[in-house]
Amino acid sequence: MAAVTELTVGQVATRSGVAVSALHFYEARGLIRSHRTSGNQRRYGRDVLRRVAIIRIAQEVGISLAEIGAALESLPEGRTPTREDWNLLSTAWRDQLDQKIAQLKKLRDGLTDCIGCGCMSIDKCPLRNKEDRLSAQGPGARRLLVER
Amino acid sequence: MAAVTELTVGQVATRSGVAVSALHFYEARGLIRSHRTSGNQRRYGRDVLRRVAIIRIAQEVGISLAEIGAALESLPEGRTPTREDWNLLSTAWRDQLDQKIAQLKKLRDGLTDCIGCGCMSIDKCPLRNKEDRLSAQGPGARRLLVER
DNA sequence: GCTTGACCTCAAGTTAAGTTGAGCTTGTAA
DNA sequence: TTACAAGCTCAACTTAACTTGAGGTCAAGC
Repeated sequence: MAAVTELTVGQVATRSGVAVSALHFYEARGLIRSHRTSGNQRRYGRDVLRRVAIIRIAQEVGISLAEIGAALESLPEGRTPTREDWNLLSTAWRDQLDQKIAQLKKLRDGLTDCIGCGCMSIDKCPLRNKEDRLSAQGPGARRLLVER
Repeated sequence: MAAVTELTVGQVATRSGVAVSALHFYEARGLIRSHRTSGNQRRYGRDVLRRVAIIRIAQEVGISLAEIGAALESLPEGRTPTREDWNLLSTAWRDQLDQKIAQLKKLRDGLTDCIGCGCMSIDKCPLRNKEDRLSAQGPGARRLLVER
C-alpha cells in the first residue's frame, strides 16, 4: 500500500473517534467537506482530522454546531489553516471558556454561601435572586445554559 | 386581599421566571407537586418556589432533570426542606460543579498550549490526543459532554 | 349575569445532534 | 470473478426539555 493521502469515511471515523453517521451529518451541515471518487464515495484530505478535532473540542466546551460552523467559516476551505487562523479560533473559544468557568464559580460560591447560611429565607438567597433577575427578561426566548 | 399563602401557576410562573407550561411539565415529571381547588386548578405552597429555584440552578450547572428529580426525591415531599436536606443536595452538586470547573480548566489550558505551540502537528496536539483516548472507547454509547 | 382573562387537558410540534434501517452500489482480496 | 465488507442515500426514529394549539372550564370584576 502506497502512502495514504486520502481518507475514507471509515478511516476518518476510526481516527477521529466519531461515527460515520456523524461525519455524514457534519458534512450535511457544512462543517466538513469531501470530494467523491468516480464511484461516489467520499474521500477526505488530512485536514479533515483537524477540523473534526476542533469540532469535538468546541462541542465539549459547550459550543453548538451552529456556532462552530460559523467559526469554521473563517477557516479558508481548501487550504490547511495557518497558525494565524487557529489562533483566532482558539482565542475566541478560550474566552468563552473563561466566561463559563467564571459563571460556574459564581454558582458554586453561591451554593457554598447557601450551605453556610442555611439560606432558608428564599427572598434573601443569592441564587434565588439570580432567578428573579432572569425572570425580569420576561418569557419567550429561553436560555438553556448561561447568559452571554 | 388577605395574605396569600397559596400560589396559582401563573403566580409561580411570574415569581420564578419559568413558563406555566414548564411548571406543568415539571409536575408531570414529578419534580414539583400541587393540590387542586374544587375547580381543578393547581395551587402551590410557598416551598414550590424554592424547589423551582433549585431546579433552575441545577439545570444551569448542567444537571439533567432526571438527575435533579432523583436528588429531589431525597427532599421529603410535604414539609419544607430542612437545612440538613439542603446541605446534602448542595454539597453533592457543589462537587459536580467543582469537577466541571476542573474539566473546563483542563480544556482551556489545552487550548492555550495549542496557541502557544502552533500545534500544526495534529499527532502531537494534546487535544487531539484526548480525542484518540475517547475513540479507544469504541463507538456505541456517546458521551455528549464530560466524562464522569 | 356576563364577559374576560387565567386555567385545564391532551396531542402534536420543535431543536439539537445524531442514530438506525432499508435498499442499493463499490471496491478489494482470495 | 465473485463474495462481502464498506459506502451511498433518504427517511424515520431518538432524547431532552419544553412550547404551541385546540377545545373547553373557572373565577372575578362590572
